[in-house]
Amino acid sequence: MSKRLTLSDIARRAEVSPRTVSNVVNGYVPVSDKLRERVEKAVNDLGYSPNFMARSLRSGRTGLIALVVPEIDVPYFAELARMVTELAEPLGYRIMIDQTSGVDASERSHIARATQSTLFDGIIFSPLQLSPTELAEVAGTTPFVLLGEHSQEQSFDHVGLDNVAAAGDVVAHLYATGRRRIAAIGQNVNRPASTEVQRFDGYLRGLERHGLAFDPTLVAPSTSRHRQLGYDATLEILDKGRPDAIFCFSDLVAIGALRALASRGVRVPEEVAVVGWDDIQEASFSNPTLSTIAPDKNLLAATALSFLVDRIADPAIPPREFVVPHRLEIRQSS
Amino acid sequence: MSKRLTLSDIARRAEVSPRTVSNVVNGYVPVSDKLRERVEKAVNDLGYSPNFMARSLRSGRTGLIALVVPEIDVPYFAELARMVTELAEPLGYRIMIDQTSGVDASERSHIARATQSTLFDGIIFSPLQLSPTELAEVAGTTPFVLLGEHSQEQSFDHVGLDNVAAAGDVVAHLYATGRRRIAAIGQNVNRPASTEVQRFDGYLRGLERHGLAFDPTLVAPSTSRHRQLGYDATLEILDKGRPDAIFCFSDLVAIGALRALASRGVRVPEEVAVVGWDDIQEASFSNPTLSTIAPDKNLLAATALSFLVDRIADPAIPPREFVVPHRLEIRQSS
DNA sequence: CTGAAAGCGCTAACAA
DNA sequence: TTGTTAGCGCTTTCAG
Repeated sequence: MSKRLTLSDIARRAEVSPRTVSNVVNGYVPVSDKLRERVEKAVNDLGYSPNFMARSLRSGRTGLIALVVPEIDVPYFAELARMVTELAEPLGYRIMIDQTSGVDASERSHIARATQSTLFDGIIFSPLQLSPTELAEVAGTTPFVLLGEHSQEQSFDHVGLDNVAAAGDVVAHLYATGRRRIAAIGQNVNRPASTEVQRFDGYLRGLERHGLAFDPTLVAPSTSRHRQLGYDATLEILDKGRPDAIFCFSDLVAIGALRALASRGVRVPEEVAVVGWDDIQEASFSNPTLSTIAPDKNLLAATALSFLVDRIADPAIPPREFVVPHRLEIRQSS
Repeated sequence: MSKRLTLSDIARRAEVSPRTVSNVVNGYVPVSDKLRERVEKAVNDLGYSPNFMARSLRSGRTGLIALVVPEIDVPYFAELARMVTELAEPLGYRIMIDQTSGVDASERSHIARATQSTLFDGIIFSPLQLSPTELAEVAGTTPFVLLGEHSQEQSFDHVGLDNVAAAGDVVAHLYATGRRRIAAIGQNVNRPASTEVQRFDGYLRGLERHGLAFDPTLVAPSTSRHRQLGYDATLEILDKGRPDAIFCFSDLVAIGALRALASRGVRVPEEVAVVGWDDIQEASFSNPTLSTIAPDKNLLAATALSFLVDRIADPAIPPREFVVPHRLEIRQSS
């Protein structure tokens, strides 16, 4: 390959100034048709494309938004990524997905790097471990919005669900369909402000509202959001409690639960009902199909993006909070 | 936030030249301990982080590798992305995931942009529509490797499977377990060099090898790799053929097939066996669990990355080809 | 081992 | 409407 072409190569070829080439390429200022044509011809003839770095260094913007998620092979994040990417395109932004692997230190360093580097115009961050307070400590100057995690202190833009209410909806549904021993998988005692704690809170309040006693043998904590956790936890609960329903705080965990129940020959929903959370695509195709809390993921993505775009335009606006509606999608498993 | 700090701010503060700060930050040249300390102190005190654009513009490298995939919410790609990301970190590269949405025009423009922009040091590209020939037409100068797709002409680095052999393995397995009416879902007649066509070829050869007649009522084409396709195609085949096995060219399609069979009350594997392809995590947790062709995805990712790193170092080396081993993972569905 | 100075390719004041 | 020119912040010859 020969040397990279520059703006001035084009300018020379088209016999205009670099300024004019820049204007044509960016479509900024009205350029006379004659010159525009000459420039466009030169660009095509020579096969010129602008240098991203130089342009960004000079203009101070990149057109890039980072989506920082724990694990892209968790379908919930993958689906979100898909939506955000598609919504960003018409806004003139490209989405780059950045995986933290959900480990505390790694999440911290990823967000630090992303907010300090000048690579991104903005960031959409879905934290797993980091609390808003910890986040504030490491964050640089790049604007970002928080996804999912409930920010106690309203210091950042934030889009999430009403986790407590949604969990209550699940309990109400299970109660209404005759379930009295409702297990819950996914509590996370280590992170006070986490969505998991909120969901567990909603579960407890739901039990109370329906006069059901809390039974610790029906509860398993969350060490991950993966299928295997649901599988293991379900076997455990099956042995020590005697659930007639299992409420999982994520669909992936619920899928693991379905597998565990099948392996034990327990019929779903006849003997045990299962409800998940997230409404990932997989939930519509499992056997049996999975009842789940379905957040409006598209609205989630769109709102996060719109908050971010606004903040990029004016970093000084006060932080906003938006609670995305959800519905309980009832399928075969309950 | 105040103005961004620059190298020379640090230099002034530490009372050294910009050159020395650069050396310290990059750890290039041996710097005296005394100066290093002064510089590091200044960096920490002021909270300096280098400007990515300026650095990349000057040095000509970014440390960024793009992973260009059709749809990140297809688990196969998500799992691959996870692996590539983790393998790249120790090599000093960050992976940015770029989704094309698998549409022809979009795939073309994404790869054109990615290879022409100076943003990435290299690209790993998993094409869905683009043939190597078409690819050659739009590609810029950024080095890239191809994933999955079989490149007819050996003009690019390429890592893939032996699709024909693997498909043959599936047919052999089904035949050995007594299946005689083996359906296949996922053929793609529109793209001669696609993996789908290779798999179908392997299927045909497998039938022949075992003396089974080809029956067009047992075949459904691939318009996508999604679950819904598997669902629809299975119902269709169930109606017109009378399969005792369904071979799906992707796990996602197989998951859809399982759902369709369950909805019709067809028992798997007693009445109909199902085999998929990819060994995504979901395949270990479906009901029943799914038999599948399991490529060594980690080796796939590692080889692609290593090919790419070599090519970045020396763009002139001849293109290489690597065929990743696979195994047939037999689970409950067959 | 460190300093001075040039320049990566582009955009945007400022002029004309 | 177009040309001239000065940097964006960094790395890197070239001297010292």
